[in-house]
Amino acid sequence: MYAKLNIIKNILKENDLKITRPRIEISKLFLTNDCHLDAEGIYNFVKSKRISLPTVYRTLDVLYKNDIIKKVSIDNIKAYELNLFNEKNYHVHFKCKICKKLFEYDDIELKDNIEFQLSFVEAKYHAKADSVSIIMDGLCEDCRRK
Amino acid sequence: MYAKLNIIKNILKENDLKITRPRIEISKLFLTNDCHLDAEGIYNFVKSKRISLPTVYRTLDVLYKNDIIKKVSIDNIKAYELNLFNEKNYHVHFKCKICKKLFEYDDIELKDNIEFQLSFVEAKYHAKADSVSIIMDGLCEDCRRK
DNA sequence: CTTGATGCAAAGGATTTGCACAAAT
DNA sequence: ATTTGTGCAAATCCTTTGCATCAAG
Repeated sequence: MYAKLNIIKNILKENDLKITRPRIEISKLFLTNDCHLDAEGIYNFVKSKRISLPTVYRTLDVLYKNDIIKKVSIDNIKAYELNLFNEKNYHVHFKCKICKKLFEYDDIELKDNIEFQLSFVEAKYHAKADSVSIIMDGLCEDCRRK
Repeated sequence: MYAKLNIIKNILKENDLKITRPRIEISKLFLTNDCHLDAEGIYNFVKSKRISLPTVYRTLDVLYKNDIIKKVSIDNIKAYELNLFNEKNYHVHFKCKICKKLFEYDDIELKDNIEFQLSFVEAKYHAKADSVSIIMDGLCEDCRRK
């Protein structure tokens, strides 16, 4: 984890950004929780460490602009997740219509299929993508049973 | 278009919702513009017809809860698009990092591949999806050339 | 020491709500 | 006639900004 944190510190340095307590704390949060986090959730984790909500937003913006984290937005959920070190540059999210839970489905087989898809779409539209999110809406296993 | 509008009216009736001018006007907007629309954009279309912004939001909510439209949210873009009558229950959006434009890529080949993918994921996670959005982030054709 | 980042309070923008009135069934 | 929806204004929520202070390089 500290090796990864050092890489983040280097990215900040290279971009003339200072290594500050809020930036370290929030980066550590993303490194230890491999899932989507929103501004308020992050604030709940760090407010005890004298980090304000505006700073959370400003830090998220810095990390986002430096490709350390990426935005995930589904319906009215606005969250961020780690982008750097994420070998899979794709994410599959499933939003349940009933319980409103957001699941993350990641696996190798899917990844391969999606990469193939990606290259096809890129060629066709002459665009270049560096991340793909697949968002499915429907009923999750539990809600189907009820 | 009026046949489709009647179907929407029937859905509203079946759910004890009244057929009102704002609901008709906003439904017509989705039927005539097969693309993503946001609350403010819709309001610009209908404000001349004495329809207020809160009513736009309330109407979008009614149409959404009755599966007539679906939400599309990418980064800070929050939009809606027609869900009913949409044979393709999938959408491929491409968000350009530079110009921030949102493109829509739809074609039959993609659809087939994605449907295959879908059935695979559903089986694996015992979930049932009724719509899929694929969101790609990267550089669009124009911005790659610059 | 210089520059950039932070906390606080306040502003801003988007969305929602209370309430009296209007429209639909 | 009754119920539901609407417009208006105001409230709320989330996010951003101004500014004086503080910390990093």
